[in-house]
Amino acid sequence: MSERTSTESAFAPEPANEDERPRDTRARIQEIALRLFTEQGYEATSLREIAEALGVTKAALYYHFKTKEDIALSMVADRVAFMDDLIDWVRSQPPSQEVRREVVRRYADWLHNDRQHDVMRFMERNQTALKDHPQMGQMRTKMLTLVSFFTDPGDSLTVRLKRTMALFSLHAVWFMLPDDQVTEAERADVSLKVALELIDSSDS
Amino acid sequence: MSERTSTESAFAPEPANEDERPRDTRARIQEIALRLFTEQGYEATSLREIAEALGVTKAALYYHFKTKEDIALSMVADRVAFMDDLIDWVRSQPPSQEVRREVVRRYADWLHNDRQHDVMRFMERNQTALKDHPQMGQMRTKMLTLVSFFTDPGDSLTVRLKRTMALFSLHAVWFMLPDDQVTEAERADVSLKVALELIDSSDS
DNA sequence: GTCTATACGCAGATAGAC
DNA sequence: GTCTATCTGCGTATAGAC
Repeated sequence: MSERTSTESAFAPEPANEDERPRDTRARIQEIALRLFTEQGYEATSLREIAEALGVTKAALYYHFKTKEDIALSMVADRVAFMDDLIDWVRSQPPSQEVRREVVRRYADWLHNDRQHDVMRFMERNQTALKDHPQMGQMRTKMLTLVSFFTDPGDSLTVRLKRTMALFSLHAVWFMLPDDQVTEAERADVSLKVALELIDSSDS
Repeated sequence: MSERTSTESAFAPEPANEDERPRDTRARIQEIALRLFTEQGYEATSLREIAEALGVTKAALYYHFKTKEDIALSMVADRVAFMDDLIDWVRSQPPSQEVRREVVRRYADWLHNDRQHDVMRFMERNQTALKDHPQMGQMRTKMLTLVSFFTDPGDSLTVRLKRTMALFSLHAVWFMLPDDQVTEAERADVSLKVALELIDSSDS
């Protein structure tokens, strides 16, 4: 699930790979749709635009996806599965501060992996548009469930907010630090550092 | 504060009957549109829906607003003006940590005031939909400008992220703490406390 | 200030040929 | 797997009566 599109394959015009010959149209649809949905919004992006950017007609899209919504949801699936797995893992562990730190690390690893932050941006920006669908609607709940493990019953509201912000800092780094001043590796680095500080924070 | 209609026209325009009979349809349109735009998204909300919720027809809306976009922008105006004012104020002050703290306080005050967080939610959720319009497009820039005052040239990336998160915590508190467990006053309180901690943070 | 009626276009989606 | 052609409906917006 990590190695999908190696970005450094820009030099190889030949498909030296094993299988993918037509470069999997389905994947290309997802790629283009993800970009357009994120840039313009889900509702504002028409199937015509996606088809034109891909160089095919609208009808062709319907061979690969049943509806427009399916295109969006196909990209959300991974994230839903990841959240469920992570929540299951936490539940299987004895509560401890180290488990919390490990949750932050796993969340950060997954987020920085591949291009998951692109999918995240898409989901953040289109939460209202897709909120009717069960898979999307439950994401907020899953997020709240996850952060609920970050605090103990007696913790103050201040601690709760700060520890909640731990996961948040992992997201914020992608749109609050200007793109041209910091590399992706630096983003991953600094956001994890701040997140771990926040998860370990207590009343001051 | 958010009283646009009464900028300085407090002189009774019509003596006999109070203008409050039709309850200012324009304001009611804004009120309903804000709710629907936030809940469903700007693109997903049609003028028909707004008109029906208001109990009038689509055509009636066009007497009060020239286009659908105008309805949205009419609600953004206040926030744009506030950000400009705040940036101007910072520029007029000699740089100091106390000025930074004051920025956080003013930002928080304004946000918790009235129903500005409703407008904020609307803007956050529809930034992509309205990003083409200059007023909306400049909001990200204004935000980055404001946080640029939070750090000194020599500050580490860690400090920059943490201080940036100060403003962020003021927003996050509204959707990351479940509604039924905390009052609005508590939200305002705790988020300001955390924000001030973050603005004062340094390398650890 | 609100209505009815209507123009006009583009949206999502399907059928069936190749 | 992709095409052309087409259906159906709803979107924004306008004209003009009351």
